[in-house]
Parts: sequence; C-alpha cells; structure tokens
Amino acid sequence: MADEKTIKNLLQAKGYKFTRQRQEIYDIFLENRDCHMTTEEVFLQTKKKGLDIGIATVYRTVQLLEEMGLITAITFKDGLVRYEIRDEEETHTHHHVVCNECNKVLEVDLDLLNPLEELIEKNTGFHILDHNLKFYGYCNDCYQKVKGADHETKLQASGHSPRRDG
Amino acid sequence: MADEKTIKNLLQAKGYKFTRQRQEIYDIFLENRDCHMTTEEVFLQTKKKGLDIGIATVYRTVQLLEEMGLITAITFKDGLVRYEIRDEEETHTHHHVVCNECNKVLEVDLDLLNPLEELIEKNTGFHILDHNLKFYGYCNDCYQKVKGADHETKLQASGHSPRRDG
DNA sequence: TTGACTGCAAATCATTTGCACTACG
DNA sequence: CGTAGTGCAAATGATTTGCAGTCAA
Repeated sequence: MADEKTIKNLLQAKGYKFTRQRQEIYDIFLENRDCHMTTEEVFLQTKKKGLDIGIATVYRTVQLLEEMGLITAITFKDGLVRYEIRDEEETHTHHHVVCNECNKVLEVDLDLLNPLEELIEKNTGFHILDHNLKFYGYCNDCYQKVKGADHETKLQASGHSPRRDG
Repeated sequence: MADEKTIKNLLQAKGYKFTRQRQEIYDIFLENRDCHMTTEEVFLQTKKKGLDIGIATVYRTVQLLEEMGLITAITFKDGLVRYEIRDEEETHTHHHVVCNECNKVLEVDLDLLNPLEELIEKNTGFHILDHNLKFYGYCNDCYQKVKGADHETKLQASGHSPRRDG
C-alpha cells in the first residue's frame, strides 16, 4: 500500500506535500488520456468541474507533474505548450501527426527510433534519453479544402495562423 | 538574372518589397549557417554589426522569411522559438540532438523518415508534408557532471532550467 | 506548530500591434 | 505618388513571482 503508485505516494516519496489541488489536477489528466491540453485548458477543466484552484497553482502543478515524469510537454506549431499523461512503456514509441490547418492531433505508435538512438550516440557522443517525433501536414478534411484554394498564393495580409515549429 | 534566387527576386516574385532591413536580416542567417537563433539573438546580431533595425521589424521579417520557406523555426525544451537557414534538399533528413543541460544543439543528417511518412499517410489519411525529429539527452561534457551529482534527487526549490518540450 | 502550498495581483518576458513616418516601385 | 514597410512605444498573452494567508505532516 505504501509503494502503490498514487500521486499521494509519488509526491510524498519525493518530499512534496499531497494536496487537494494536486490530486484534482492530476485527475484531470487521467480523465483526458487522449488530450493534449494547454495549462489554460487544464485550468478551464477545473472550473468546469466546479473546482476552486488558482491558475498560478495550475501552472505550478503542471510543472511539478512534468518534473516528476507523470505528464509530458509538447509544443506544436502554434507555439503553445501542451501536456498529456505519460505512459511509461509507450512513451518511446508514441509520436504525433498534426494538421497544419485545424491543429488536429493524431497519435501513432511505432517503434523505429530506438535502434536509431544507438547510432546517434555512437556518432555524437551524446547520451540520448528521449526523442520527439512529429509529422506535419493536412488531415483529410483540410486537405480537400486547401487543395481547391491553392491557386493565387496569398500576397500580403495572409492569415498566418499556424506558425512556430515544435 | 531576373530568376536568380536573391532575396530581392524572391521577395518581389511574391509581391513583397525589397528593403535594406530584409536584406540585412537575411544576410545574418546566411552568415550563421549552423546557428539556431532566437529573434532576440538575430536582433543582437544586427546591433553588433551596427545596423539600425527595430526589433519589431526583426520579428516581422523573421516571420516573413519563414513563410517564404527561407528559414525554419524550431523550438527546443527551453520554449523559445529559434530559426535557422533552410536548405531545400537537406531539410527532410535534418534532425537535432539537444543537450538537456547546456542546450547545445548538434545536427544529424539521416534519411529514415521518408518511407515512414507513406506508412503514416496510409494509416491516418493525413497528407504529410513535413516532419520534425529531435533527440534529447546529455552531451558528453554534461553527462560526466550529471552522472556524479545524481544522488539525493532535488527536493523542493530545484533549479528547473530546461522545461517545455519542442 | 511550521514550512510548504495556495491564491491573488502585480511583474515579467516574448511577441504583436496601432499609428505616424519613410521609402520602394 | 501611393502603399507596403518601418520604428517606436504601448498592448497583449502566456507564464512567473512576491507575499500574506492556509493547511498538510
């Protein structure tokens, strides 16, 4: 029971205190397994559930959970940091496919990078711990639209929605 | 001469005006082929060269250059957007290896994702245009240091330097 | 009891924008 | 000339932080 992996135990094992807020925020990640949420979105979830947590606490907790390895941060081209629950085993084979137009995110699970890491270690002298692979393009829906509107490339005041890389 | 790929021609071909500032900023990228610069850093380069360009213009120009495909944006775990010159041919096989400790960035050039994109397209219905692969770990120097200081994991006020993902 | 945790509001940092001015075409 | 581009300073948006009050251990 003491070594059961509840956030309570995990927090206490690292010398942190277990609080109502930390439990509630972690729950939100558990309840949203397939979502990539910004801190703001996590905060909105707490509101929706009628929980009373300040946004500063959400920021602090989300950082703490990431530091503890319970969630993972990702940044897509819109530049916002998003978080998702981290599955120990799956982590290394879990990649993202992102639509440049609507920002929809799909996940793919393929193991192809592990052997590669060895090669990189040999070539660079780096001690590789992790990797991060994202594919960008258009989802089927958006591709249909974009394909049509492709003549006469935008001139000046184009709506640059998706920008930064990730 | 008219179809030579100078920024002047490239800009004008897209209906943009050619200005001193745009030339000078693009030059900075040409002169810093192996660097991944934040907009701030590009701005500092202009200062160092005694050029007179406002930071807002640097932001605007860097976005323009990215939109035109002349430079590429990348975000590592520190959350800052960085840019580097884009080499048409190399782009698709150009990946980054980043040190979690000192943020040093190495580049590796390996073609292993192109065949994979087809597979992803088939499985997801996405129309893939690009991908982005980063490896994180410790460079040899930092690994030596970290290896030693590994007992007694940080308790509370730990210095969380590298954070967000990319 | 007491120091870690929280909430708020103010502060900070990167980036964007409004507007008057400048200069490319 | 007319409009896109520029520079400045103010505005914005995301995230962080100082501090006084709260609560877990």
